[in-house]
Amino acid sequence: MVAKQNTQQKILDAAQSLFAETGFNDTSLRQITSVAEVNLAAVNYHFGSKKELIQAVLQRYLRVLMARLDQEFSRLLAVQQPNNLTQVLAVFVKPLLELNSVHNNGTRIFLQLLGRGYTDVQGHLRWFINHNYGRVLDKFVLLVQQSCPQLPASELFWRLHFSLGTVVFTMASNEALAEIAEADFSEEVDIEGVIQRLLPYLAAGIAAPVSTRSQPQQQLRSGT
Amino acid sequence: MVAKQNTQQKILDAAQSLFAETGFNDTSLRQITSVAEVNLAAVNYHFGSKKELIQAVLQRYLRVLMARLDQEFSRLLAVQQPNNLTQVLAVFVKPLLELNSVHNNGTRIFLQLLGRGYTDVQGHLRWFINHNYGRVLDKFVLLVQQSCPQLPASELFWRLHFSLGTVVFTMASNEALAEIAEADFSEEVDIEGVIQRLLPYLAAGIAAPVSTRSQPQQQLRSGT
DNA sequence: AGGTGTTTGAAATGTACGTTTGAATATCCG
DNA sequence: CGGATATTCAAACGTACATTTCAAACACCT
Repeated sequence: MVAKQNTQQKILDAAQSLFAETGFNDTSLRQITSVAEVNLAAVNYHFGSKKELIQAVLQRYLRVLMARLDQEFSRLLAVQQPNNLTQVLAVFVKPLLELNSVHNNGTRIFLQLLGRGYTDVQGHLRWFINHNYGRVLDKFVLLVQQSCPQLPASELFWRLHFSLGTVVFTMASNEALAEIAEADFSEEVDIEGVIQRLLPYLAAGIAAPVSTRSQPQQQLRSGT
Repeated sequence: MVAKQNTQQKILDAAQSLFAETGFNDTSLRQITSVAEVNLAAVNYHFGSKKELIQAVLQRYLRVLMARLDQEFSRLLAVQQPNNLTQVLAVFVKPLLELNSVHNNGTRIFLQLLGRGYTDVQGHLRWFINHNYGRVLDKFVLLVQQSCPQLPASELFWRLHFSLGTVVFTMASNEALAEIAEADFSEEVDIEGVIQRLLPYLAAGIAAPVSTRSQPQQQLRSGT
């Protein structure tokens, strides 16, 4: 069955889990090639460098995800009247869960990797994602903008990044959180359940009323 | 004036900025001692190890912050009727901004460090914080519980961790976000502004209506 | 001033890392 | 089959890291 597996795939499979759990910089090629049961030099032979391996690991998911998201976004944009924010956010659910067909636990792994990409110092990853898929993400921003016309662009910018943080951190700590939740509330936790819990939180946060006072009531400064 | 500065303080000052910007694991003692203009061996002499230096850097802020938070929480708990959620969250603002008197940009540095503590793999830091200050944080959870009596305990658990993720991720990416915001919206971004933008987002997310449907309408599984 | 304990300094230790090399092996195709 | 190409392998390279060592410099005190 699984007799002969491609070396490149063995590397990608080993790397994605290690990267997701330990971060990019704290995962060594020696760990990866050891888990993958391939020679140390194989990474540089097949991918060129560690940096390019990181991109390849993410690309496996991004290609699938972004194509699906692009479809969904275009579909919603074609509708004449603006869409409900909850509907717009819900569009992520199916494409994300379909990543489970790329690999076991693909959804969780991808979201963890995304988190690592933003918190580890990986400038090349931010550039890589924005350069390749910025066009798709712009559609999403446009959709949210249409469903929240009262939100200033700068406020929207911040809230979308707050939301990215919410998702990414939650997924990064998923294991620990799930354990606690199961122990304290005896509820079983899967990735889909977490996503369903996230949606109302995110929708409410993004659409929160804009504070009328742009300056806080009391300032507190050091020095001067 | 600043003629003779304590070696320990020179190390702490240099370390906190480098840790905040580059993360704990990606900052070397050589960088720190070079910026601090002290000998490489000084870190191990004064702090024992890099791990203990990390804790010392955080401790400088945690000691001050947690004492102040404890006061505020106790004060709110003493009030008979439950407090408004926004009020409870707003309690963080002043103690956080007072960290600017611990050091220049203390608030920003501390929050970035906190973010690093949760995203870098620093198990000892999670333990360190919980062990030393878990009692204070429990008061906060109680306050939120009182102000959102309609929220089931499990839902509250998830939403508080969502919120932690929002804050921590935002602070970890603070620099990059601030740059973009300044470029795209030509608005100056300081840490207080970010905190003031966070509050309504967090309050709305935590208090979001609880979805009546506990099971999502469509499932999607890989394999079976 | 002189002796004691604390702090600094330059150098070395051992380990781990990403990457490169060149020979050995496997795979492919006429 | 046989020669060319693609892949694997063990070993080494150069670099960077945290930590240790021990002698020199310093600070403090009677």
